[in-house]
Amino acid sequence: MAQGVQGRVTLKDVAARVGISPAAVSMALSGRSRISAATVEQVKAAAAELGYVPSSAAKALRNQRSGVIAVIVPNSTQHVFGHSYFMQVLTGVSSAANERDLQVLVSTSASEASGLTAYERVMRSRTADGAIVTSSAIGDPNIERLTAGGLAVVLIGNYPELPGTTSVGIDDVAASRMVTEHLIEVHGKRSLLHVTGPLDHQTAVDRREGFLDAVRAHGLLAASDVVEGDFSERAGYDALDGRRLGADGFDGVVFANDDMAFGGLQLLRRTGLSVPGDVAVVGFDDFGLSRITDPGITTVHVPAEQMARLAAERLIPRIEDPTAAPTRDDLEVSLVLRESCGCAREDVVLLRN
Amino acid sequence: MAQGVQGRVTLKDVAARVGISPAAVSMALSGRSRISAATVEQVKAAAAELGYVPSSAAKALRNQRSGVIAVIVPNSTQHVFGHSYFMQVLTGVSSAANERDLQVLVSTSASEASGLTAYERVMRSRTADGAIVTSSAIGDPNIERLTAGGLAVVLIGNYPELPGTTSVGIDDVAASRMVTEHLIEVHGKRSLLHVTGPLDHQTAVDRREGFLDAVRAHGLLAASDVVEGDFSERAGYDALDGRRLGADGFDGVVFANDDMAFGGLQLLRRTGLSVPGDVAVVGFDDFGLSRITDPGITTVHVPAEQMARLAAERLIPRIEDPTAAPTRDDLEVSLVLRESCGCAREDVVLLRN
DNA sequence: ATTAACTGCTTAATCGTTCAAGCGACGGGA
DNA sequence: TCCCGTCGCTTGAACGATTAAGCAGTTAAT
Repeated sequence: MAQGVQGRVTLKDVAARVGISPAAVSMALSGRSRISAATVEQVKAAAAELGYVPSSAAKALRNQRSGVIAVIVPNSTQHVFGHSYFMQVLTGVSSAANERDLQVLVSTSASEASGLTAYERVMRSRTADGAIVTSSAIGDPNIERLTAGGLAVVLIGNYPELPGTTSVGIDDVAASRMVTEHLIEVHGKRSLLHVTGPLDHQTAVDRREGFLDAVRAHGLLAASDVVEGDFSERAGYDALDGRRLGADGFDGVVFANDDMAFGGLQLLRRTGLSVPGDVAVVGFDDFGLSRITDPGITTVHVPAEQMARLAAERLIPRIEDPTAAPTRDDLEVSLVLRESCGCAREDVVLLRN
Repeated sequence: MAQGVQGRVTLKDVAARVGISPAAVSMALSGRSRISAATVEQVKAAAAELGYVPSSAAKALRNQRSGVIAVIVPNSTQHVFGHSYFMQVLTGVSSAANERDLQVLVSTSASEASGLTAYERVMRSRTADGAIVTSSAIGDPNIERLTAGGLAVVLIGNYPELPGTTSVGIDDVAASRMVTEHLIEVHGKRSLLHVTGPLDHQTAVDRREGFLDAVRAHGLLAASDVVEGDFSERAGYDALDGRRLGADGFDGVVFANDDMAFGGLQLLRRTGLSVPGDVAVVGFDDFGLSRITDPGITTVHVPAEQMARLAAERLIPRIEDPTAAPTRDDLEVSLVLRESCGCAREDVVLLRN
């Protein structure tokens, strides 16, 4: 097998080898037409021998389908969401794509050169047949432009303002309520602080709402407070800096993600407060960090990889028919109990391997 | 701008709008031919108005160049190297690619279906013009098949057995010697254990060699030992399990990466040994984890993102001429001092933001 | 005045694949 | 014997872009 350095092997070469027309070779390989079994055999042998691999460009041009799906990360979120999240998304999309012989393109949408965003170019040039868009801000006009153009797009996250789009996510409100209630009901916390994400992201809004639901339901609204963060470690640190914490202040902090919780943990350690003794802490996401810290952070496990895989599975039929009725999937989350809330440390469990 | 749901806008449409031939439109947009300034203006206006974006498939077919570079992760390493490493690679490659209007394809090379690996298909089908291959095992035949086929490939890592290939990496031997000597010279450790990575990876072999160089140079070979790991957290844990550690055993452990060091830290904590008091620990990589743990792990910072960026920059000219003389780049590493070796904790520095 | 050179476009070929339509040859039915 | 159907392939067009070659028309040079 294998061809030398220079010429690519095309259908023509295989055809010449067998002594038939290129079209016949195409038919023999696709099996979509009436070709004798003997010829099919010969063609397959010749193709293998010459190392024939069809040109993806020619295929794409002819079929009007590239076999590529794009994973789009709006630049605004490049550092907002951590590396782990994105890797999980990539892993999920890749595994679904591989099963269907699709390639995965990563578009980090850098500059908005020439009026079109990088990912609008990717779509309109048909470099990709469809796209999975992660975590863009509320009201990002680019998403609507993509879907309005009839392109196959699936969003990861919640986009209540875009009812016509297909998306996959979790119920952030319920999850945030759940973790907040854990602090209240199981650990008896009475004065809670919530550190939000950037409030131009629906995720941050929803997690705040879940927090407020919980404190209201338990009559703790007056003793609680909310401060805006941006999902960064520093924001978590700064949010607690200078606050009354512990016995005569907040006895529990609900962070909208684990990065901020880790930042908060650092401030608490520096000020000499014990976690969970003086202040209980919970986070959100469970993308890796929360298991590593000391104490480990009690958090809500967000199944990012599964979300991404499902997003890819929802996307693929939409490539055939982008006008199909939109769907919405909510995945289950789970509470992961570690030490930062006051739950006992389970025996060390190695999760990685 | 923008076109409706259905038809893509092609050169023909722009041509019809302006009243000239498609060829003239192509020339006007590329600026590579003699076209009057007035016509160029009209063409640009029409193209913008219609929302014309050239078909990447047609372009690729005609130019014999797809404008895509592939980042290849051999499946054997999917879980060996952590998520962070791969993300840094992706970020580095993407930023270099974006500057040149290239797209980035991620190939995780799942199954070896039909005799060709997934990434050999990607290359031979010209889905990608070139590839960046990360961390494959020693003697992986696929790499040689790719480069021998005259395809543009740049490797990240060290491949002494493949002298004809272009690669970007670090000097693992020197780096490992450096961190080992830190334990010996600065902290006075006298009995060292080294936990290697999988020895079918050159990185693991080189780091072991650097360790051995250092202990030999200081006459500590007899008091030292080497045990094979696989870069996983569990391997680090298991490597220390049941060993004589502390006063009457090893007083320092050099792990070939941070994940294993973290595993080791967990065993040490469980056995009640203090780090660095009883046993000093160092790791390797600094991909994120080592900053989070408690104590923080003293480690060698590997500039993964820079390596990847440079790899992309080396790759791009090779796409034009894959037979160009191969190059080798070694990037600088640095020692990152944290607490696990016995160095004082610097004031908390928030590195993320 | 004649030729040469240049300008600004058009024509046509090409990249490699797919697929509808066509076309001999052969077999079966009437 | 004639006709029709089927088989197994070939022909040719198309996907959308690029580019070499060509060709009127104008300008410059001799």
